[in-house]
Amino acid sequence: MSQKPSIPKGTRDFTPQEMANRNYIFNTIKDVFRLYGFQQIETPAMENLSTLMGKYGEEGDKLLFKILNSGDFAAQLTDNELLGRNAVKLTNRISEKGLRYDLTVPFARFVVQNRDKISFPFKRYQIQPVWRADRPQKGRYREFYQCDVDVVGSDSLLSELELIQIVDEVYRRLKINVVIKINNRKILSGIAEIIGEAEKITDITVAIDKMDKIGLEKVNEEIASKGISAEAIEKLQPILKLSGSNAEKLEQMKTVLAASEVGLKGVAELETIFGLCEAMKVETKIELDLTLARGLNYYTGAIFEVKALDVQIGSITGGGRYDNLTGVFGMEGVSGVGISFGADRIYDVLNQLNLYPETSQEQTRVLFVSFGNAELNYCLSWANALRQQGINTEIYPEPAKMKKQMSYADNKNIPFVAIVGETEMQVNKVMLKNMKTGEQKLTDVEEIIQML
RNA sequence: GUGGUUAUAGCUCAGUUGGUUAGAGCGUCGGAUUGUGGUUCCGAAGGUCGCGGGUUCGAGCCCCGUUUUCCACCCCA
Repeated sequence: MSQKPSIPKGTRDFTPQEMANRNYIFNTIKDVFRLYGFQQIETPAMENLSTLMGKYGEEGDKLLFKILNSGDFAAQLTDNELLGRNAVKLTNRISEKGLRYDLTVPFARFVVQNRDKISFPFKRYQIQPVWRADRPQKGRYREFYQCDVDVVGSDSLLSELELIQIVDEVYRRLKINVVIKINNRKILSGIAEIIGEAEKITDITVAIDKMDKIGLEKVNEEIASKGISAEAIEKLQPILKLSGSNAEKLEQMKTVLAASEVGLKGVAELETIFGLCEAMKVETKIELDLTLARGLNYYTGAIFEVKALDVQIGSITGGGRYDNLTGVFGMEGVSGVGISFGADRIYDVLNQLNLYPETSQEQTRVLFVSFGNAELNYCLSWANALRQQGINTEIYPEPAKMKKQMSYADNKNIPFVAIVGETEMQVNKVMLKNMKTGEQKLTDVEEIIQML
């Protein structure tokens, strides 16, 4: 016949069944966001490249999907530019838009651009797809949804608390066992300061972030390969090997960081947050993890990451405090804190554990089936009456064979079928059949409405 | 971007050292059953073996390229 159609690498279609499951996730998350007074915004799928470029590091720039300029983009190019084969320069000349890479940077742009319409602190949530041109693998897609919640315009640690409470509530509702890992960028800065490698902070954090995966020795190797002195690495060891309860860890950190003002501030912040969580009886386990660094270098305070305990997959939620995100867009001094739920990974987790409530599949409550065109017409007003009562109702649109119509109901998991033939029409009733039990009885409109 | 892996019917997969006309289950459609689905029985349709090139008398099978799948690294939700 024809060649098979396909979709781009790392993207997916979602069937009605899958969408029912996904909406269960989105709705759960949304409900909790609203419960805390967050308001929804949306931003365009595409942003100007000038907004996106340079915000995610060199790696991020490579992973941006760029959109070719419309029209004859080649007309203005000089032969030199073409023959130079410089991908970066050429890109700048033929592309000025890109698909968003996350929701945080577009949000920062949004805040700066709409500051006249916003009152601070601004609590927003945003649930939209983002795109990354990296290679797909387990739990990693090129198009995926993020569910962001952020508070900007306040540096109160109560915001951190709220976000933790939201995480706690969302995963309780979804019935996923998780652990919240928490750290503080100020502590990491303090550490770099103490060991005398303040400017290598990024390299150090990227390396110790891998502690879980590659172990202490390899982390040390990687740090050494970045040109950090053996002496500094030696000083780092007690920190990497830190153990005990959260409180014990913090006590130890106080002595280690005694000479670092920033470091101590980070410790104090975490103490406050732990105290608040305890007072508010947050049930989810919260674990201080000094190896938690996270790649994004715009975090300045608390850093969060949530991992599922029963499924091996990357983090399913992450975020942190950023003091000056809007600064790059010319609006200084706005502090924000936010987290992002990775809907697609949550979806994978729920699929693996099969944790969907049964009702999420069922959509249509009753299907009208009929034997002829006269019966079909007769159904129309019945269906209307049911719909007015809020009952999801369908009419099989043609008088096909009974078997065909009944199978349709069966396949769609429709619990009730209203059968209409001549005899039913004569007495102004329908034969209502319960598809689970097989029972059926002659009923009129009022009766159906009551039964359903 | 690096390394490995995968691709056969709508879906899940068989297919012998390279040998005639590529199979099964599920699904779809039709029938057994002209007013009754989910069970059962019978039958049918459905394939450029991802795509392009090469080796060979002969390729689903071997070789090269390319795309795709999945996995690891980098990075990340």
